[in-house]
Amino acid sequence: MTKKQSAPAAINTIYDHQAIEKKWQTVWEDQELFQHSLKQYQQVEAAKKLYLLFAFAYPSGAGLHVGHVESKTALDILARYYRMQGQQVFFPVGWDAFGLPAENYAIKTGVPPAKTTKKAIDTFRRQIKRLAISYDWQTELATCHPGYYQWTQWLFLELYKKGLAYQAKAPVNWCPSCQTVLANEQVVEGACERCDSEVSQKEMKQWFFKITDYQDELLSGLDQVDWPEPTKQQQRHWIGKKQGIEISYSVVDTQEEIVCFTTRPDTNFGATFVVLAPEHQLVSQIIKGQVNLPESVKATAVIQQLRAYVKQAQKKTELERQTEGRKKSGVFTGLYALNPLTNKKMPIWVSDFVLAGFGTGAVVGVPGHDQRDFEFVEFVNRSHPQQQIEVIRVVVGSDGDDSPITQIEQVQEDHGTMINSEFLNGLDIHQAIPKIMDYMEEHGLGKRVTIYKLRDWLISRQRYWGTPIPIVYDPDGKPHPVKKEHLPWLLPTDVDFKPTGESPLRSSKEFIQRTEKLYGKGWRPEFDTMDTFVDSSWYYLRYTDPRNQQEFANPQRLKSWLPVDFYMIGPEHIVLHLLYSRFFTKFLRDQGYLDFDEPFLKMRHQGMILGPDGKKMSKSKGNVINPDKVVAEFGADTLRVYEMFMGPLDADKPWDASSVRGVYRFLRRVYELVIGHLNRADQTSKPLSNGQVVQQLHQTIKKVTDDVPKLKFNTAIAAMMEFVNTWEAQVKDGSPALDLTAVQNFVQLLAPFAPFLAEELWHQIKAAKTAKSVHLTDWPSYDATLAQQNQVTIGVQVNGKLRGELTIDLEEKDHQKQVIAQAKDLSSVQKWLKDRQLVKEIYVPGKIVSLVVK
RNA sequence: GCCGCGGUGGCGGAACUGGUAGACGCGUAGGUCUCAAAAACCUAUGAGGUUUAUCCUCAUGUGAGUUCGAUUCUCACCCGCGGCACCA
Repeated sequence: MTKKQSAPAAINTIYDHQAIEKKWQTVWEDQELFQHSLKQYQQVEAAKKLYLLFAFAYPSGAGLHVGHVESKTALDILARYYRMQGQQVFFPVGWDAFGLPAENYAIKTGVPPAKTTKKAIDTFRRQIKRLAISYDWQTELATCHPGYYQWTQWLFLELYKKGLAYQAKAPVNWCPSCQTVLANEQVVEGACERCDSEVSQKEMKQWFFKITDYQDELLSGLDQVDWPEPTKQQQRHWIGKKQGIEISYSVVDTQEEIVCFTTRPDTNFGATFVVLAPEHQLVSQIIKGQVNLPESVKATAVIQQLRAYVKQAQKKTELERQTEGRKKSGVFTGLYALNPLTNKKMPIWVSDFVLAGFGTGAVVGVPGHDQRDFEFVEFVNRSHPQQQIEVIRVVVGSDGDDSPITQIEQVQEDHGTMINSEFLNGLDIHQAIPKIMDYMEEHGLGKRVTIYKLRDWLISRQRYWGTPIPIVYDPDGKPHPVKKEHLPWLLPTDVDFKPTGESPLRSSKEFIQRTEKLYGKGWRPEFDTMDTFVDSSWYYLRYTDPRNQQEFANPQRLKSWLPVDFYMIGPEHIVLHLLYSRFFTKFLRDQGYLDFDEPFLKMRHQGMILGPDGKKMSKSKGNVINPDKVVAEFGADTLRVYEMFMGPLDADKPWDASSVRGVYRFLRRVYELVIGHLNRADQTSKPLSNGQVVQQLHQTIKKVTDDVPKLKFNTAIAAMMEFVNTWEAQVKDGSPALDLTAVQNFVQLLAPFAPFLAEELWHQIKAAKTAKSVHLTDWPSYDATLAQQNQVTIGVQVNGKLRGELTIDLEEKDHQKQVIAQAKDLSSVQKWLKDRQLVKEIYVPGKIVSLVVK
C-alpha cells in the first residue's frame, strides 16, 4: 500500500497487533474500565442485573490452558455484549487455591504450597489480563487466604451448631500413596484419582456434612433451573431416589428378624433365599456369639467360617472387587428365614455382592428374575451341592417362555405377566407391585419406604494444604467448636510435608501450643483439613463482598447480585461441585442468610479443546498448545476469535494451527478495510445508501445480536466474515463505500470478540483523545426492514427433486398462482413436465414450489 | 449391563418450525507478485458420469417407514465418546 500524503496523522496501515494490544491493555487498566461492580451494588436494578460466573480455576504451575481461554472468552463475550446492551454485569474472578498438586509439589521439593500457589496465581492473572477478560479484579479472592477460609470455617461451625456437621467412624477409601482418605468420587476404577495407586479400606473417625437432610429438595430443585438435561439426569441418578418396600422375615427357631429392601416385591413368591452383607449387624452378632443359634446349627464351625469370610471381604480393595467382576462367593449361616407368602424356609447366606450401605444391607433372593441372584444360586449349587437352592419362575415375559429357568438368558427383570403367584397370577408386573405392597402392609409383613443412594458428605482430609477444621478436643477427647474470636483458625506453617500416614498438622508445634494457650492444657486441635470442595462450593457468595471481616457477605450485596444468572463450568464438575453448592445454598437460606433456593439459574458446559492429533492434550503426548505462544505470534484477539470460531462451545474440538492463521487474516482484513476507509477522502458523511453491503450489515447485526445470547459464537463470527467479504469486494469494485456510521456499527459488533482491535479502530474513527471506549458504547441496533431481503430465490421441485430455481420479488411472495405458473414456465422444469400428468402443486410461500407428476 | 451425548466433503463445522445439504474457515490445485521462498492476493474445489450443460446420477453411519419433500420425524441396527456400575 502507498502512503497517503493527505493523512493528517500517521495512521499505521499495517495491523500491528502487539502494539495495539499492549497499548489498550495499559489504558484499560489505568482507567479501571470494569472495576466498579462492588461499589455499585446499591444501584443494581433487579431487572438489569446479570451475574456471570466462571467456575474458578485451580492455579496450576503450568499456567493457563487453551481450554481455560475458551470458556473465559465465551463468558467475557457475554459480559461485554450485555454491558453494551445496558445490563449491569457482575463478572468476578478468584482462585480455587487449596489442593493436592501444590502439596505434592511441596513433598517433592520442600517449597511451601503458599509460595508455589502465589506464583501460579500471578502467572494466571498476567495471562488473563493479557487476554482482555473483563473481570472485576476488585472481587479477586483465593480460598487459601485466611480472610476467605475464616468464613469457610464459619460455615462449618454453622453446620455444626445445627447438627449438620457430625463425626462418625466409617470405613473410608484410603490412598496409601497420598496418605489420605478419599471421597468415593475420587476413586476411579479402584484407584486414586490423582496418583493412580490402588485404594484400600480403612476404618477412621471422620467429619461428615449431612447433605442427606436436603436430598428431596436437591432433587425437586432441579426442575426450577435451566441446566442441560443430561446434567440434571446425572444429578438425579446420583441422588438415586427409589420407592420400594421393607419386608420383615422372621428367622426360624430364633428371636431374630431380617429386614430386606426391595423394589420388586411382586416376585416374592419366587423368593428362595436371603443374603446379608458381610457388614450386616446380624452377622457381627453371630460372630460375637450374641445370637442364640438353634441346635441344628454347628455354631463353632459357622462362626469360624463367617469370621474368615467377613475379614477377607473387608480386606478386599476396590480394585479387587472390580477385577472379580460379578463372580459370586459366600458363606451359609445355617439359619433360615421364613417366606410368609409361601411358608417356605429360605437359607440365609452372607455374601459381599450385597452392599452394606444400600437399603438395609440384606437382600431377598429371587433367582428366576434377578441376574445377580441367579448367578449366586449357580455358585451355591455348584460349590455346595448339599445346599441346593430352588429357582422358581413367577414371571412370563413377552417371548411367552414359561419353562423352568435354567439359563441366565431366561432371567428377565423388567416386564411380563405374573404366574405361580396365587392372587397375583395374570397381572402385569406393574400392577402386581402395588397390589402385593398393599397386601404386605395390610398383613404387617412390610412397610413402604423411599430410599436414596446419596450418602452424607465426608469432608475430612489428612492433608496439609486445606482449610483447618475449626474444632478443638478437650482432654477427654470431646470435640468443641473453635470460638468465633479465634477465627480464622490459622493453618500452621511449621509442618513437615513428608507423608507419615497421619495428618501433617500433627507435626506443628505452634498449632498444639496455640490450642493449649487458648483452651487449656491437654487440649488438642483437630488435625484434619477440609475437602477442597467445601472451599469451592460457596465462593460465588463471597465474591459479592470479598473483604468483609464481619460476615461472610453483606446481605444487601447478596440480594443485589445473587443468584448467579449464568454459570459456565466444565462437564467434570457436573455432580459434586453443583450438588454441594446447592446444599450450602439451601442450608444458608434456612438459616436466614439467603432468600433464594437455587444458586445457579442457568448453567452451560464448555467442551474440551483437543490437541492437533484429536487427542486430549497432555504433556506426555507432546500435543499441548501454549496460549502464550499463540498470543505472541498472532495476538490475543486472534486467539479469542479462533477459539470461538472452532465450533459449538459445548463440543470437543481439535486444535488446528492453520485455522488460527485464517482468523488472523480475517482480523487483519478488518483492520485494513477500516483504515483504508479512513484514509480515503470521500469517507465523510454520505447518507446510508441502499446497497447490498448496507443490507448485509443489518443482517449481520441481527445475526450477531441473536447468536451471542445463544452462545453460538461460531456462526456469529461466520456472519461477520461474510460481511467483510462483501464489503471488501465492493471496495475493490470501486462501488460506493459504507458511511462512517456503518463502519462504526461493524466495529461495535466485533468489540466483544476482539476487544483490542475494536478499541483501536474505534479510536481511529473517533480521532479524538476524549472518545470513550467502544466497550462502553451502546450495542448497535438494526433496521428490520433493511435487514430483509427484497428478493427471494425459491427452489422448484418435480417429484421431490430440485429441477430449477426462481427468483421473485418479496412482494410477490404470496401470489401463489403467479409463482407456480412461473415455476412451470422454467425450461429446466418444462422438460420434466412434458408428456406427464400433473397431479399436485404445492407452494410454500418464499420457500419452495413442489410439483408432482405421473 | 444401565444412563446420556454424538456420527454431514480431505479437515473444523453450517442448515430457522420437515422446504434449494455443505454457510464460514482450513486444506488442496492452478495462477499473480518475487532472483527465490515465505507472506499476501486471484480462481477453482462433495463424489462420479457424459453430450462440458441453465445437464444427469449418487450423497448427511446402516436398513426400513411416514411425506410432494427427511441431516431434521418414527422404528430397528452399527460405530464412537462421556458417566455410572453387583444399588436389590
